[in-house]
Amino acid sequence: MARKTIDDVAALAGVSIKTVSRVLNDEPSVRPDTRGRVEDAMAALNYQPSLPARSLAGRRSNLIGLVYENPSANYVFDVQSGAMARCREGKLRLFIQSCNGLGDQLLGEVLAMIEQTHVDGLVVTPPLSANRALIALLERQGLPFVRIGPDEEDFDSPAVVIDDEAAAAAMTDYLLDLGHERIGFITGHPEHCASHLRKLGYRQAFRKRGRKAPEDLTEQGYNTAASGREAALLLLRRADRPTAIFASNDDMAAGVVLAAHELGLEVPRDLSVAGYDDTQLARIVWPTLTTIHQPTYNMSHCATGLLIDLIRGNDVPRVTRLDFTMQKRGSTAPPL
Amino acid sequence: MARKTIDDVAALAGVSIKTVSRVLNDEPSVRPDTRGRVEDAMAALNYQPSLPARSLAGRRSNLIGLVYENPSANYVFDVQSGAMARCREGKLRLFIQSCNGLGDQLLGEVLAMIEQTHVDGLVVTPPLSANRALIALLERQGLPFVRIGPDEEDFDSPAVVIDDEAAAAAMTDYLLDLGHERIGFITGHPEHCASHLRKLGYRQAFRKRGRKAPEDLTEQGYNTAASGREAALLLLRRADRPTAIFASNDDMAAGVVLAAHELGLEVPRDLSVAGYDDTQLARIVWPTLTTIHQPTYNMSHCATGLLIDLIRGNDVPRVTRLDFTMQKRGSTAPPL
DNA sequence: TTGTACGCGTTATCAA
DNA sequence: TTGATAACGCGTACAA
Repeated sequence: MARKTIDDVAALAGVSIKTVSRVLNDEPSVRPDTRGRVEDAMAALNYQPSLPARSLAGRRSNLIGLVYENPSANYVFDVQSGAMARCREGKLRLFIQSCNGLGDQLLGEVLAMIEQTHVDGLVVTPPLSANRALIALLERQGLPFVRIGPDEEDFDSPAVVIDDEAAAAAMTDYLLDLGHERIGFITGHPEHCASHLRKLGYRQAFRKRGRKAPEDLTEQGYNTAASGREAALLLLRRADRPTAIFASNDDMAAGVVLAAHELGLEVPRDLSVAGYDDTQLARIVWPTLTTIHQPTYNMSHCATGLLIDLIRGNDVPRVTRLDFTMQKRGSTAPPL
Repeated sequence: MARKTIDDVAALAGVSIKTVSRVLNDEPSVRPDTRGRVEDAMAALNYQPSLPARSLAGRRSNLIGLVYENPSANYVFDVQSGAMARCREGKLRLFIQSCNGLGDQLLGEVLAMIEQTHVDGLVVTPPLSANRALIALLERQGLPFVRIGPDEEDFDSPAVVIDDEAAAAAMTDYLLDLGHERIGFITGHPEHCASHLRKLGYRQAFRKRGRKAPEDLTEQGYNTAASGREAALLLLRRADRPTAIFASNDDMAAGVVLAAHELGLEVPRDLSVAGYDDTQLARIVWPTLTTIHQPTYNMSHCATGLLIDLIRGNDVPRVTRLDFTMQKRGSTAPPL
């Protein structure tokens, strides 16, 4: 069961290995019938080109890297799925790397991965996509990369985003339209790039109506259900507790629902809860969560596509903005 | 910013590339001071060995593959984390591949991945670990692999499991001890290897008490929250509805809670709900789920460790059984 | 204990 | 449009 090589294919097709290589790489200058013979031979032998050999010899590895550092299983899963699907379409492989560590250790880890694996480019997900040191490093390396969801657009590298500020404003608008005034807000992880923008959107919705957001009803969360619960307990134990809470992601929103139940409050009768992201979770908890649908899969699919373009030397737009949508579900209602 | 090679290190350390190679591969026959000089040189140059070059030249790629085909984000996340952590400890890289497709297409995909990437071995997760065609194929290939959680032990390849039957029996016992008699059961995905064993455990608990499980209270689920909800609706709309439902995983259990709410039943007052797996979800939904803690991370970590041993030519046990634990939480109580 | 020479399977260069 | 041959960076076999 020895590995089939390009030589086997060349011999069977009656051409040189270089011609096989040309077919493999979709180079134009091959006569159609030659190409056909080669393709037949590849199929007959079930030939699989060696990725290591290709990366060693060529200047491309046909490998794309995906780096993340994210505690949300649902988010990571969606991002991976989108990137994998796009790689499959482009006949590339995806190398997935979870990153730990702080500061230089993180940078070293990413750099080591790049050098060891020879990836042709990188898809960088939040919160890494907002890590200035990392982005600066990657730009210095000259390795193509595309960022998903960064808030800062002060780098030259392309990014795929949604308008987090507008989305958060839309959700706040919705709550205001329902008649809520005391709307609490739970901020996302301070290092997570979108957190700041979502807070701005919340404020903006009030301002547009000539009102001021009740800043004292904001608590810090860290994107986990546990942190959402803690934050909600602080808000809900106040005498003047909010009638609605807008959490910056679904996990935290689920934590808010938990806290409400613990305090004997019924959602949405006594408290409306809104989330953000529309992960699997939003349809699993009771009541199902009103949330912002962030097209995570599509963003990742799109970012990977842009990266492939970039690697092939094509120009790509610096910012690609995908649409969000409001998902109105069971966790929101007018106040009593 | 040209890539540093083994030659650069050799030159700086004043040795031959072969000696550098020896240090890289932890070969014993290197004098300590020589080794030190080489290590210093590697550090000074921040040398990163090329994975492709190593796999091409040697008979090992230092790459391990992880294959899955699983709709549960939480499960996949845990499995990936465990495998990655173990790879990091062993200074190996992990190549993650999500598989689609049926029958031969699936086999072809896995085979292509193996041949293209040159992985040294494979960690195979459920439900692939119970796919007889795939396992047979891998054994024929002679590629080392370790399976996670298969129910059938009729292959020679090593597996890491928990005693699903005993765990399901323990959970059923707990419900019986609470005083429940009409305990519904939602079966897991028929292709998922553990589903059968969990059902057996449920039956066994009744039998141990000289009773018979109420077989008419069993519905088929497919491991998703939606399927759990559907199954629960069927059970709960009966005149003689169960007072407790044991779902074969947490996602389905969350679906049961959803269905209960829809029908105006309160959990656990009107209905006890038990899950299985103890994913993040179990602590996020309200009420928090009583469930079986399946050490997914540890199982994956362990399986990856066994695989590394296997690759290095060491013997490993054919079956490694890890402990489960009961997590008693808010979703279960005595019947009214 | 260390080093030399070769080959792994592919792409790049240049010639035909 | 095609082919011969030299890389790519490292491990292996064997020699010193």
